[in-house]
Amino acid sequence: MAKLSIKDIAQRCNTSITTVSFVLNGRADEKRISRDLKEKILKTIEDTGYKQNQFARGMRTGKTNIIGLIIEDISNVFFSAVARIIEEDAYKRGYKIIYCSTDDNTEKTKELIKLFIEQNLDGYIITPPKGLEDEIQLMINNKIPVVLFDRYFVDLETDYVVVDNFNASKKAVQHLFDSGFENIALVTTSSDQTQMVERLNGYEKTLIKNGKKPKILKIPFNQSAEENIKAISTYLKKNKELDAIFFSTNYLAFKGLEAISQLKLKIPDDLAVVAFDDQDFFRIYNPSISAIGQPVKDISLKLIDILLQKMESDEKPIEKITLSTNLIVRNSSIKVK
Amino acid sequence: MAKLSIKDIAQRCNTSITTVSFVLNGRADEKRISRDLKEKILKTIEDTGYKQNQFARGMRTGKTNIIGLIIEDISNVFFSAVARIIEEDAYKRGYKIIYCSTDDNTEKTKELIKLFIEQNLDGYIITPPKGLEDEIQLMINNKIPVVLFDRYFVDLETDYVVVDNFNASKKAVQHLFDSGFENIALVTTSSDQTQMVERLNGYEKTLIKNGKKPKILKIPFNQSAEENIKAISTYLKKNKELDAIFFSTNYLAFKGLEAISQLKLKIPDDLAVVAFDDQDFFRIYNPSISAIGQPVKDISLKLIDILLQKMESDEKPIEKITLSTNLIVRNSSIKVK
DNA sequence: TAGTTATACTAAAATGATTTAGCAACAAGA
DNA sequence: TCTTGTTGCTAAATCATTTTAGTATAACTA
Repeated sequence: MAKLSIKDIAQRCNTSITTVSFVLNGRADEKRISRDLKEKILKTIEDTGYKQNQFARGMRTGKTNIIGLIIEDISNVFFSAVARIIEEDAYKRGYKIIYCSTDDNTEKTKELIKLFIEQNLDGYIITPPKGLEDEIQLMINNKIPVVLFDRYFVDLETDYVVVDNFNASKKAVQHLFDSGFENIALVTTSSDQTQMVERLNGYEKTLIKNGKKPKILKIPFNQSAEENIKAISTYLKKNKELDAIFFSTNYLAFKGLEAISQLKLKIPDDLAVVAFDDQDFFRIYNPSISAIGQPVKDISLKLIDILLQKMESDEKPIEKITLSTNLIVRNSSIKVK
Repeated sequence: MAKLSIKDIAQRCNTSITTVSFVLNGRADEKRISRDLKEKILKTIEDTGYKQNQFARGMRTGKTNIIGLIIEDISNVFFSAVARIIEEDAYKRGYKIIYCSTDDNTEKTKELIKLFIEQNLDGYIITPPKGLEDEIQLMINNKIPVVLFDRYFVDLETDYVVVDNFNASKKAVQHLFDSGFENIALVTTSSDQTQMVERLNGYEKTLIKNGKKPKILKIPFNQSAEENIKAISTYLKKNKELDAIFFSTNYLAFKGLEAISQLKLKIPDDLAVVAFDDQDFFRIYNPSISAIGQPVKDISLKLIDILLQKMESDEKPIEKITLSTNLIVRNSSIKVK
């Protein structure tokens, strides 16, 4: 079964390539192709199983029907959950997804974006690491549709979908105060990306408002898992007065739970815990862990929606979307008398 | 900055398109292009930032430099871990990855494969749901490089990478017997795919060898999370004599832990537990959960390796690779006196 | 009846690469 | 001097589409 081309279809129907092309692209009525001929062409396509050659098509139209998903780490539950929903929705609308993980590494991401752009993808969903302002701006200048998520650049006019990290953090910390905990530390990354800065600010503001001095442990990004645990463990040993910890990411909460477990501290009696990014694990863990749930589904659908709109019209006004989060209170942050 | 074509490069170098193309494809020496001209062309490409148009290239060569990754569920930790490693390695070797999740749904997967094939990808890595024999065979007949993983079809001559599910299962169950547990049940899916059948067989054989009657709970694939938990919970209540459970997948172990926790049973005193597919969660959970670890890295690298070899030569002999697993014994399966 | 308009189609250019087949110039050998 | 071989390059065909700028015929209008 040799590969069929539009030419073969045209021959079988005693018509021209042009006419077949019009029918193929749904322009039969607009181009006044008779109903009979249109039906005949459609039937021949059906019977022969002819498929358009995507290379030739792309060459003329410049379209690939592929979206680039450039995220921090596909193996992180939060991102893979987003990837799953985006994928589902994209396929329904006729798009495929190429993904890559950045590790939040600036140089690596620049390389990846260059690679993707060579491939002429139709649009991009990106969680940018720091220092990517120029690349993003360049894409915008070249009218390449881009939507950022999870974080954004303050002085860049881009579409983005993020959550209200500041208030999420505030809510979580205030909840700890309301539950009777008084010495609340923050464990976060040493990143200065918007999402992290906002989580930190929310924490600081709430501590000051409650008349307390912020206590912050910043974990560098390039440390190994063991070093993470060690750092948290050392910090806990040095600051015995702490009775609660707020973790700013799910993976730090993981490390923290390991450290707490190693130190044989009881949650919440010795130390209360709240984490950012909810997941099954926190519900099942014993005690169950309170967490801030991001609206993964809404984030994902918004992302695709904005991106597809942008791909259809580059006049679309810029949308900056901030979604609210959901504090899920579980046993790890409720005082037991 | 208008798009540059190979023609522009040729003009700037006072040479022909052909010559530039030869240099571009590393055939300069073979085609006896003089060192001077080659250098000049290379420099011009460098200076102008010219990039080959992938559509035009693909049109002639039929190559996309894209691999299709068709897996059960990108949001499942096992698969996203594999996706992560495959991605890393593929990019290093100049390939990009398009992914999609099948949900192990036969019809959906057929659709997806059709879609992918239209896109002319260079090769495929697939975890096939049942009933996909014909599609896979068709791909092989059409000389499309395919490697299966996680499961395979017994009567299909395909390359695949799987783990030794039978012996993994045997090891896990025998370990429970050796630790002094006597009434061991299996909780598995009602799937008849190779990996599940082998896990079940390993369990059954080991029970019979130890003079016990197998006790198996099969959970249908289309049930909701709540129904899963309910089913396990009901089963446990009905079979009070059980003192250990072996879960055949990570997600069933999750549901099981929830059920066990709801029934206020103590692990391992009331019920010992071993799960398939290790993950961070099991190490951190209290008590830590014994699990069978799949060699995720080896699986992923083998997959890419075989696929790329197949893409280079369709004469490559078929490789059927079975990797061994690693039983990680933790507190959930050790008797406390 | 001549001119206009609508209908139903099509020839050919263009997209940007790869590759086959072959040419011109010169050197070496007979 | 003629033949053969080597070096260094190139013209043109080809890949499968989309789209522009038409054409031919029929129908309608003044």
